[in-house]
Amino acid sequence: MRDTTTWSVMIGGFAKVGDYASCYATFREILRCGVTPDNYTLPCLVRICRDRKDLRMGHVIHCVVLKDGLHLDHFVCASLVDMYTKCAAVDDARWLFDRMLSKDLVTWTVMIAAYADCNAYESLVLFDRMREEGLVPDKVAMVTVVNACAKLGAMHRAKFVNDYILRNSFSLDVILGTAMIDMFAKCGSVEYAREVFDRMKERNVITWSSMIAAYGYHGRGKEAIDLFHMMLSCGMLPNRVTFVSLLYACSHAGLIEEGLRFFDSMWEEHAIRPDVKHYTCMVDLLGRAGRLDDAIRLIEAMNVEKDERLWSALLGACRIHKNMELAEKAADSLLELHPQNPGHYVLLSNIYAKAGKWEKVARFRDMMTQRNLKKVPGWTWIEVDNETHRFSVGDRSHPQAEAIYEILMNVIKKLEMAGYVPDTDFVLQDVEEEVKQEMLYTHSEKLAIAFGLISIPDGDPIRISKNLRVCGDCHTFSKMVSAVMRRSIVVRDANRFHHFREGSCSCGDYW
DNA sequence: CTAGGGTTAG
Repeated sequence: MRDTTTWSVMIGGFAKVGDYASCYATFREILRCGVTPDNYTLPCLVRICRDRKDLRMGHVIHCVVLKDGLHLDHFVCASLVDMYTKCAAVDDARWLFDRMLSKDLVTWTVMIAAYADCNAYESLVLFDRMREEGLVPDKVAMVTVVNACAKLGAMHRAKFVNDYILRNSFSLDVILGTAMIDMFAKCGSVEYAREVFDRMKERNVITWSSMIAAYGYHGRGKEAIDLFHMMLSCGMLPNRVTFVSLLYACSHAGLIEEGLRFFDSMWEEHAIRPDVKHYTCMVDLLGRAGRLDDAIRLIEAMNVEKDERLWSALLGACRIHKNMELAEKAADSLLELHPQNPGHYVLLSNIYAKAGKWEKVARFRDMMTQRNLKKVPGWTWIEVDNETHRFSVGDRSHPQAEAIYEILMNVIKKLEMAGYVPDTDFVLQDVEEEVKQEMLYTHSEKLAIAFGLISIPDGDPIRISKNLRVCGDCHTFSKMVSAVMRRSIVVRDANRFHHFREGSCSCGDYW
């Protein structure tokens, strides 16, 4: 008769050499023999389920745990919570988490990290609750919270977390520092991000890549390139992510020749083969510049598997340059690959609407209805006095709705006198022109900006975030507000940042 | 004898 320790050592040994099949087989044998697996064996198995995303086996183990009263053990439960979160079963993780009698720091951290990916507000709520319950966060917990702030783009929380880190003298190690660079950049301040970067004593390739990426999505291509050269002169080797960030920076800043040179240098000087992400950046770079023929030639010549986002990049370029013929080619590939993504239909309808082809717009709308696809609703949020306010189109649920609409209508009047003409092509619904205009006037971006105008002190930038790409009319509107109202506006959209100042945008209308 | 952390393409 073998005891639990013997089994445990065996499973641990198989896990160490990566022989997962034997781990599972041994586990089944344990159950057959009626032996209760111990608190060392179970986390070991659960971690295997996590790494292999094997939710089914994870459930089986969870049942064993419940049956044998092992749910009182920290290590077992923490590993299960972790396994569920990494298998995208956050609700299951939370269910178990809520039933744990005493949760240690690691368990809290796992749960906070889980929400950073799907509901970052909840992760900040949990962070507060954890501290209320007397737990003192360590460095790993701080990295997790920093990451949650980055995902959320919540600048006031970012500053609070930064203060907390300084107050408690956490040393800025390479991981914490890199996470903070990312946090500040994604909260809208590439300057704060750079300050952290400059303060760090140790930087690795991820640190450099994060900072280069930050310059890229803030539209500061030149700084991204400068930093890349600095990286090379420090003897740091770039990797494929560095190049994605660098090429992205070039494309979003319209640095065509530089981008082409870096793309060629990948293989020639750094022995890194471009993958589909690098090609996507190049299609975007060439496409935006109007070199659609070069873009499609590059696509046809590449011998890397083509994916959804590659074709999207081409389609986006067709939209900018109103190339209907190529748009249809891109659309065919796209709808063939991913007929279930409503975003593609919306982009296509936008393209056809812009070209005045209303019968095509109607056809795509019908296709969406038939396939039961709904446009993802747009949301814009803004932080005021440590609170987040969220708006949707035509939203009147805000307590200050009346004041918001009043200022918005006044601003629109002022802008119209300065030459603003609403572009109703961005309204896809088949409604009267007048209704279209009303919908456009109350887009979530505009409501949030109007609220910012009445609640954010003069001189401070109005920072808003949107879940989708900023709409073209709202982009024009924001530029004009920045000039006419003399307010700078920072918009984080689904792809990048726009800094509006004195009538122009950092993206150079190149987005 | 165990555990939790950072970058990237539309």
